[in-house]
This record gives sequence, C-alpha cells and structure tokens, in this order.
Amino acid sequence: MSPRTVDVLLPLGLDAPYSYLLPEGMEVAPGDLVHVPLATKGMVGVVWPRTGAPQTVDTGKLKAVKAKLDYVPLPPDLMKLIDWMADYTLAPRGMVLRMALRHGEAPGAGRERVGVRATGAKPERMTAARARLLALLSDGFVRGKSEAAREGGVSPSVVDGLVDDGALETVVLPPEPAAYPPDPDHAAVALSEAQDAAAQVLRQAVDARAFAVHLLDGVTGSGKTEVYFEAVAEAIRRGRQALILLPEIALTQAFLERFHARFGVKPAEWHSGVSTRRRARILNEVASGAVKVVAGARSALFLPFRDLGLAIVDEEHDPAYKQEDGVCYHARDMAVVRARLCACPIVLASATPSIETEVNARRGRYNRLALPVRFGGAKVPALTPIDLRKEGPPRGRWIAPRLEAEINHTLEAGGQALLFLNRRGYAPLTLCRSCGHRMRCPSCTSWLVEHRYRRRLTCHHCGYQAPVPDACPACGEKDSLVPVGPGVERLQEEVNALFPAARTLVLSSDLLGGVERMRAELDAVAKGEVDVVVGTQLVAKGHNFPGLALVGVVDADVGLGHGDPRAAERTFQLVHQVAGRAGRGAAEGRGFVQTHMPEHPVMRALVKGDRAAFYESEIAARQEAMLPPFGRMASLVVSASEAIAAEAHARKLAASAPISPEVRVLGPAEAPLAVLRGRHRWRLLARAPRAFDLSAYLRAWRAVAPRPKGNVRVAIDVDPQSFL
DNA sequence: AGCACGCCGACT
DNA sequence: GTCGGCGTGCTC
Repeated sequence: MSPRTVDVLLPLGLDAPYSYLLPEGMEVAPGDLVHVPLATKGMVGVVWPRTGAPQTVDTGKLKAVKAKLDYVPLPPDLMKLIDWMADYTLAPRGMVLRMALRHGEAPGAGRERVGVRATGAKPERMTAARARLLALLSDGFVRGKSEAAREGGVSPSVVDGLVDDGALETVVLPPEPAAYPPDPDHAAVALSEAQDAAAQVLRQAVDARAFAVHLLDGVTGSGKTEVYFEAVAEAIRRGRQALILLPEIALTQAFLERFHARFGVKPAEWHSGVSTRRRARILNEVASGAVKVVAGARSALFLPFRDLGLAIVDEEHDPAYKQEDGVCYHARDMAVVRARLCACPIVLASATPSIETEVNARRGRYNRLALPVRFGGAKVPALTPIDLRKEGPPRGRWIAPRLEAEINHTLEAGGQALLFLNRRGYAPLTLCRSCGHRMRCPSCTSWLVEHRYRRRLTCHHCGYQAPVPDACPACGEKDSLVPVGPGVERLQEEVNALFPAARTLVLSSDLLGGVERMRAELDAVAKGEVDVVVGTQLVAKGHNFPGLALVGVVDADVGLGHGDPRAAERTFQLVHQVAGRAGRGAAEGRGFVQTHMPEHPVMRALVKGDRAAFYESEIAARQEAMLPPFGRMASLVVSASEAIAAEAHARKLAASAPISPEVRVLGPAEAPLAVLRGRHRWRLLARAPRAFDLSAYLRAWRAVAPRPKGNVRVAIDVDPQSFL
C-alpha cells in the first residue's frame, strides 16, 4: 500500500501547499492545524484540501507530519476565503493564511479561576474588613476571589485569611467566557418608521440565511447602528453569530457603550490592542460558537466562525479598510466575499457610501435601505462657504475673520466649537529664511513635519525623527528656520491667541499617552470640559459630542485640484462627516468651510448639502474615464534602493506585458511617493474593463516578466486606492 | 518568513 | 590567513 500523504499550507511566502507523510494511526482532516518539519526547524501549518492533481514532489523527499495540534480547525469557508483572496490579490496563499493564523497564540483554556463562598462558620477573629467581606458574601453566592475583594473593598489577603479560618471555602469556577452572551431582548429601542422598515428587511434577510448585500444608507445620526443592531439581535435569536467590522475600534468607546445599552453586555472586541491571551480565548470561543458577536478591525475577517449568520461593515467607505502593505486587500470587499461563502447577509453602513458601493446600489446589486430623516430631530448643520481668496485671514494665520466671529458667538452662547484640520503636528514644512533650504526626510520624498510638543521634526511616512536644529543644516545660519503652513498644534496656538478664555484641546492620532488618554480626552469633550477642539480626521469618526454647536473646516481643499477622483471623494466624505458632528445634541449645529475653490463641484455639493449632486458628478467622471467601479485597476510598484534599478526594471516589466486588446498598461512613472523608506519607487497601472479577469492577466504577466534582480521588488495591488 | 549557503572586505 | 557583511534561494 502506498503511504498516506497530506497537503499542508504553511504561513510563508509560498503559494502551494507542501506534501507530508501521515504517520500510522494519525488522522487529519482539511483545516486541522499540524506541526510539520521544515528545513532545519518545525512549523505550524494547516491541512489543505487537495485540489485534484496529486503532488509532483518525489515521495522519497517527503517528511512526516510531527503532530496534529489540539487547536480548533479552520472552517471550510475560511479556507475558501483564503484561496479566493490569494487568487484575487496575487499574494502567495501562505501569506494570506498567515493573516488568519497570526492571532492564534497558544489557545489554552485560560487560567483556572478560584471563587469563594461563605460557609456560615464564624471566623476566630473579626475585623472591620472581615465583617465587610462576610456581609457581601452573606447572600451565599460564589464570587471570584479578586472580585470579592474588590467589591468588598478589602485587600485580597483578607479573603485568604478568612479561607484559612474556615469562614470561606474556595470553589473552582468555570473559566470566564471571552465574552458574555448578548441578550437580543435586553433593551427595546424605539425606532422611527424608516428605521423600523429597514430593520424589518434586515431581520428577514437574516432569517432567509442567504447571501445578500444591503447598503444601510443614512446621514450621521440617522440611527444606522440601531437598525443593524436589530439584525444582530435576530442573528443571536437564531443562535447564529454576527461580525461587526469597524474602522478604528480601539477608539470607539461610544460604540461599545451603545452595544452594551442594547444587548446588556459588551461584544467581544478584536483588534491589535487586545492581549494575545484574550485574543486566543476569543478565537476559541468564536470557533466553538460561544461568542456570538465580534466587533473588530479588519483582521476579524479571518476569525473561524462556527455559524456566521450576519456580517456588518460600519463606515464602509473608510479608507482604513484598505490594507496597503503585504497582502493588499480591501476588508469591505473581502467581507462581502466571506458573506457569500457563508451564505449570509451583509450590511454595509455609511452616511457617505464609497462610489463603488453607491454604484452597486444603483445597479441593484446591493439593496439600498435609506434612512433619510435625522433621528431625534437634530439637524445636520448647513455648511457656509468662506472664500479664502476674498475674506482670508491675515498672513501667518488660518482662521478667517468671519469664522473667528462665529466661534466667538458660539463660545459666548456657551457652545463648543470644533476646528477640523487634517494635518498633524505644528507645521507641515520647515524652511530656512536665509537660504531657502527645506527640511526633508533623508529616506522619503517628503517634508519633515515639526511637532512642537515633542520638539522634533518627524517624517509621517517612515517615522524618522530628529530634533529641530538651531542652525540651518545647509547654510549654517543660526535661528533661520521658520515653520510654514499650519498643523493642528499651530492652529491651537492661534485659537489660544484669539480666544484666551477658551479651554482648548488638540485631538490627533499621534498624541502621547495612547488610547487611554485619547478616551479620557474624548470623554472630557463630551462632558463639556473643553470649549474649542482642534482635531485631525480622528474627530470625524463616530464620537458623540452633544454640546458641539459649530464646526469649522479650516482647509477643505487638501487634495482637491489635483484631479484625483479619490481625493475628491475623500474630501466629500470627511467634510460631510465632520459637519455631522455638530448639532447631535439639543443645540442646532452650524458649519463653515474655508476654501479657495468654492466653485469646485465637491465644494458646491457640500455647501448645498446635495449628496446626490456629488454622486452624479463623481460617477459620471469615473464612467467617462473607465475608472473603478466601471473598470478594473491594478498597480505594480517597482522599488529598489537605487533609482536607476527601479526605473530600469519598471521599463522592462512594462515591455513584457502580454498584449491584450482589453488591457491598457500606463506608465511607468515615478510613484506618488517617489522615495519611501530609502527605496525608489516606479509605478505601472493596468486598466481593464469590468468584466475582465484582471487577476488572471496579472498572473500571466508575472509568469513572463523578467525576474527582479538585486533588491528590486514588485508589489502588486489589485484595486488600488489611488488612480493617478 | 527564517535560515543556510555563498562570495566579497577588514581584522588578528 | 579567518570573521562576518548581507545578497540569493530553498524549505515537502
């Protein structure tokens, strides 16, 4: 009899599984995790389904599987997702697997927990602390040791002392679940008519247990979350699981609280800020089906759900869903694929859907559920344009006189104001007044941004940092370096000068103190402890500031005017979202946009509050240029430490592109960031009609392309964010 | 992704 | 003469 073999996919840059001998008596099934020898060491891989053709490696070379691991196996739909993603993105299958395996630290059952219970016996000696603890435990219930100490307001040693005295006994508790089961009927929410209609559709979609994409489309504050929570509740009632993807979960405390209010518990959180141990437990219980709802960042896409009944992608337009390095993928699109593989409905929620999603909804591929009315009667602020060409601020300042006056009114009336400027740091550029030298990053094509709090110049692309020099490094002139342009720190300085009595705060992702401090500061804003908030795009995300009465967009033009359709889309989404921050509470909100181009279609649509006009013009422009979603696109970035090597290879690569009447290869041209982390980058773009299998074409191209030599690398990104 | 093998410069 | 820099290629 020929020896039994299995195919094992390894989390490496390999596209095909390796074959291993299966030892006598060992049984494995596809999806099982196994330990296999590889080169000099061992490694954990996954038994992969055999795809037809038997392996070509000579059996004499085969090594044997070392052990089958007692981990939860990968469910079939997840293996299919990995295969699908690898095919689509051209990433090696093993690298896609790596993303699904990365979190799986030793999935041990968790520490054994010890609980205590009152025995009824009196301790030999009684103290105040002992009395408190015994009073707490007199109800006869078991409590965890540390909980008992915390709730009783005593130190843990008091608990141990009473156990020694026989007044308490220890009990072994079952391990704490990774998340407590949400109660679908914990709190009924009063829904508006439109919300109720949408919720009804989604509940039916969950019941139908079939793949379908729903676009939940409604302005900020229209109550999208409440609506999809109803779908989540339905999934829970049916005993199925739900996945909620969020762009920046680490900071959306508000979301967790809303979930808690609706379901009585918090969802299982999945993101990089969660400890490995906790992640391992969540992963296990997601696989067993015990965890019903996961709220997570894009990596939650790869969790081994036992019975996924619903997927949600909140803020589906958010660019954070696009992974740009390693395996390039868009989590929203892959969530749709996963939903299809699981035969479950998926909800994409947004106030400003991406053009791709909007077009899919218009075509009828996605079912649109519109929530037109702002819930609770609060108003989306009207946006007033401030033409910087006519009424701009004086030199060296960025707040126009009119905006200044409006902020004054707001503050006098006791309201809060938010100034939005999507530039971190103090000044985006530092130059020498004497010789004109500009401080640039030594390893990127970018200016160094001054961060005054940290007293450093930093590169936002590679993380390079240096102290601000006393003298110009080019001409040696002392004290000649001057900041040019505004960042949020500098804007705060201006606010402090204009409104000395106001309490101000900068909210930016690079603040010292991390997530904890960020949460505390968002809290302080919500409580009204701050008068003027100066923030980057971080403030556009779903935080709730009830006292906010005025929003000022300091520079709405960033990215516009370069003709990049993605930049226009992004500006529209950001400004719209930021404007939606105001007027969520009782106060009516007002919004102002400072712009040099009030006649730009994006600006006009924003000012008129005419979303439809924005989509009309953007969709028409995309269609005209055959840009996504009307055509397919891929970018190929050739990088090397030497500029000549990168360019030369990019040219050879372009010349080797297979001739196809349907594909147009553009470039090579220098990539938008011509040098990044010391690597010179040249870029090619491939464009094809919608119905064309661009991934297959790229694979054929790669097969005939010259092999990169030296440190030349080619990175392929199917569906890149940038079209230019 | 590791890790070993290989071919070039600066040390004992 | 050897140590070690990292570029190149393999791992069932």
